[in-house]
Amino acid sequence: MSDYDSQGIEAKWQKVWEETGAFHADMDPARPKYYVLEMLPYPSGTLHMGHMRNYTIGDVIARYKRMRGFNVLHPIGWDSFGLPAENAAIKNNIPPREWTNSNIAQMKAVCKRFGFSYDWRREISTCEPEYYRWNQWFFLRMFERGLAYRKRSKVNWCPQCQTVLANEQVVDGCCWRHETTSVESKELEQWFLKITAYSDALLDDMNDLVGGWPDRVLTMQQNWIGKSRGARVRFDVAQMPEKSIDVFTTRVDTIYGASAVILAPDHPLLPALFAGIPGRAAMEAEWNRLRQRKLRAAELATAEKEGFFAGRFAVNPFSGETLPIWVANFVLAEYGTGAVMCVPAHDQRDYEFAEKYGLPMKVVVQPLDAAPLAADRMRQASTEYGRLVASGPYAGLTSEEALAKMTADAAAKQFGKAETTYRLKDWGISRQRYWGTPIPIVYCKKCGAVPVPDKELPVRLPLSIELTGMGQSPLANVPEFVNAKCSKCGGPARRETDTMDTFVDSSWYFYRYTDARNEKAPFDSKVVRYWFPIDRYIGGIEHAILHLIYSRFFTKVMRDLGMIEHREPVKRLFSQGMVLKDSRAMSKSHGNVVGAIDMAHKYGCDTARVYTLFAAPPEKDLEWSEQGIEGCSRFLNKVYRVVSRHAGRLRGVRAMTPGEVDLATASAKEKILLRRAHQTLKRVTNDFELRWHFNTSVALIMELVNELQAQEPLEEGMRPEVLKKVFHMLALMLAPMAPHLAAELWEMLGNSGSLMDATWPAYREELAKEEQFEVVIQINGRVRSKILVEDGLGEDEVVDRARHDPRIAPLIDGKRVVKTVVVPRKLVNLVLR
RNA sequence: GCGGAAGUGGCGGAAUUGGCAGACGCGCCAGCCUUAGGAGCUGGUGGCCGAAAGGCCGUGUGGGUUCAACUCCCUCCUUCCGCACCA
Repeated sequence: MSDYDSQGIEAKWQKVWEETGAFHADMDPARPKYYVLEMLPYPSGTLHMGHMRNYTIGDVIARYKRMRGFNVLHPIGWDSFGLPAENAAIKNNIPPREWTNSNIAQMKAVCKRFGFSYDWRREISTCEPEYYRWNQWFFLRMFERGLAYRKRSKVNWCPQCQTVLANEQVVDGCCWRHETTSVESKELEQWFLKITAYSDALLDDMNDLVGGWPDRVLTMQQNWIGKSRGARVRFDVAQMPEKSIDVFTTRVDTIYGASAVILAPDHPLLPALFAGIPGRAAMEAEWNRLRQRKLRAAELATAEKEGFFAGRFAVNPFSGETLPIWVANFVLAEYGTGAVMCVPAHDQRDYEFAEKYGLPMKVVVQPLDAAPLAADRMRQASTEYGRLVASGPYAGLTSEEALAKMTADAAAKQFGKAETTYRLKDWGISRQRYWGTPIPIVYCKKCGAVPVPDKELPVRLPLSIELTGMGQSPLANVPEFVNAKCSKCGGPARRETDTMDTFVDSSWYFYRYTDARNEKAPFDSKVVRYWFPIDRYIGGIEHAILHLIYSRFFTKVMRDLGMIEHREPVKRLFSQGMVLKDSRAMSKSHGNVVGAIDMAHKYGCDTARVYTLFAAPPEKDLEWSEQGIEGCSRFLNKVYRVVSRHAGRLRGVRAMTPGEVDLATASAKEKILLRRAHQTLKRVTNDFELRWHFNTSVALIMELVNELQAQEPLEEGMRPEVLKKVFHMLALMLAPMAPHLAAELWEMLGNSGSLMDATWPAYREELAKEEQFEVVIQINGRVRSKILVEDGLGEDEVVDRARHDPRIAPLIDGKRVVKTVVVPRKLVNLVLR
């Protein structure tokens, strides 16, 4: 008997799978499909156990579903555009494509070393023109529909890098590479995708995702979209007949309590207001101070509210009251109208501001079922709905009634209207970067921004190029790229030199997997109809907003283009926990990375896989423990030893089918093992189908193996065909989690066919059933004794035995049992007074 | 501040529907085997009292519902994550 040689076994079966195309899946309308996907990885070059946990979870499900007869699509690819390739290129003087492809090759080798059951024929890499041409194609379709447009917009600019930063690259107001350099704001022409056209669809269709997506992801998306219903109300500026200020409010019912109108420091009307005002110079100094002061995000909410009187007045259109116009730092230019009405009694921010600057406070909404409010006794704003007072003709209405009536009246009198605002902004996709998808637009002096015709796609990214990391997009320095021809007038044109945000690449990649080599279209709708939606999408919570909202947006656009029929791409989203080392997420910068390939070499990939499954349920963070993985290594060794010890004897024997098992004639040992095997199978099946708690599945299989070991010598009192059946069940249950070892055991037991073709076994209830149950006897809810009871014994009989139990009888002697609770097969509780 | 998740032995975690808290694994202790063990096997391992039988306590805190609560309800505390002056 030889030892468990994980390296040899794993290499052997990986070769077999590769040669037989074991994981290839093609559309087959006759079979039910299952699409399981892990989020598109960025090819950074290294794979650590955090990545492997993600892929292992997906692989376990893919392999299990195959055993259940599903046609399983399980693809992988690379999110291969992006800034790190450019930075590496600058630092090491390697072309980005070379750097990227060598990383991909390394990572692919690690994935293969872990035996993940990917259909490699469908592999994609987003930096290849065969892929990114379809990014361009989608951009053009959106351009045609007005969903891609160009406008001037503020961008983040790092003066040290001399380049634009994505929002994600701004950390606490500073450049991610220069942590002490404040990011500046700069105006540039940018391309945007009109995701806001789908705000309501993105929000409403979330109803279909409830139950399938984690609540917190849905909540985060809902907050991100930030829909808010209210009213826009126009305040005229006193003595400036042609000027007015629009205010957005969700509480128009409190408008009689307004004591000022407050503008954001960047409000466009301010220069006009200041014109011709006495004391203007001092005011502008104050104004500049507020505008200059950049706050870090974390400070914003707690920062001291500051402002000043702008020297002008506005007229409350409901009351006719004249209100001072102020400017304050807490009003955001980007949200709503950039101006608010200040109602100190009914808004906490306004309360704080009014208190500091001595603005009057007026209660206009009284609570319905609490003591009436008095302005001079309030310590904070009251934001509850209630009944209106001191509100002219609206006094006496409830807030709900007033909201409707006042909004309608404002519309009728043409100084306001109902309005819904969103926090969601259009998606700026222009990046002044080289390593990304070229935006398929040329600029012609005569015709303006002109789309590149479909037949000229792809607009190829030039590959030999000098990168400095400074200034504008490096593409601007490549004349062969920049100089183009206008497709409208044929005249000379300048090509767009910005590239697309890489989130565009990952917004639709999972459609491409279904038809990855299609040269005529992004995909064939027929094929997508078969495979979609994704049944299980597995990834980290860090993508809860960006990727998962962008890809929902793309799906909706594709639906409007008539390419697909479904509304949502992902039926069920699973967000797995991180792998931690020393309580921190694994990362190069923390220096706490546990390399996947190192684990495969040291223990074998089956052990590494089993450990990541066993150490914690998949949705929880997992603290890496070298001792923990040792334990799993011991377990797989034990499995191998137990089976191989008997395999020779069992090779030629036919495994007994469950139907042939006759419990009446089975030996005690056979009964124990059959029962344990079927109980294990029942609970593992349940874990796989309903709970996804693979940690308990592993624990159950460990118990089965412990039982096998406890029954040694197994050949005594055990028919070989029964033992073989138990071993089969063991191998099949291990197959999704430790596939190489399982395949080896399967072969050792003399099976000629591949384990890949085996189906998940069915447990037999009558074999899983115990003949006896341990019943707990409680007195007043406290355990006092335990008895063994045969299955099928009547309730009265069980209670009778409980009362006569030698430990129980003296305790109830002479006492009155006022109540008896019986839970069949579990417990008897005798309640004494 | 708002929203979400979670608090169980020395550690990771289990308890599927309100029914024996601590499965399984790690670590630790003892023993067997061994020339040897960072191999393998067997047993023990929440705390307190007790020689033992057994008893009491115990799932972040305090209360409640129940024959019975890690589980349900209320209070408070702590940690992690997300959002962050969104009018």
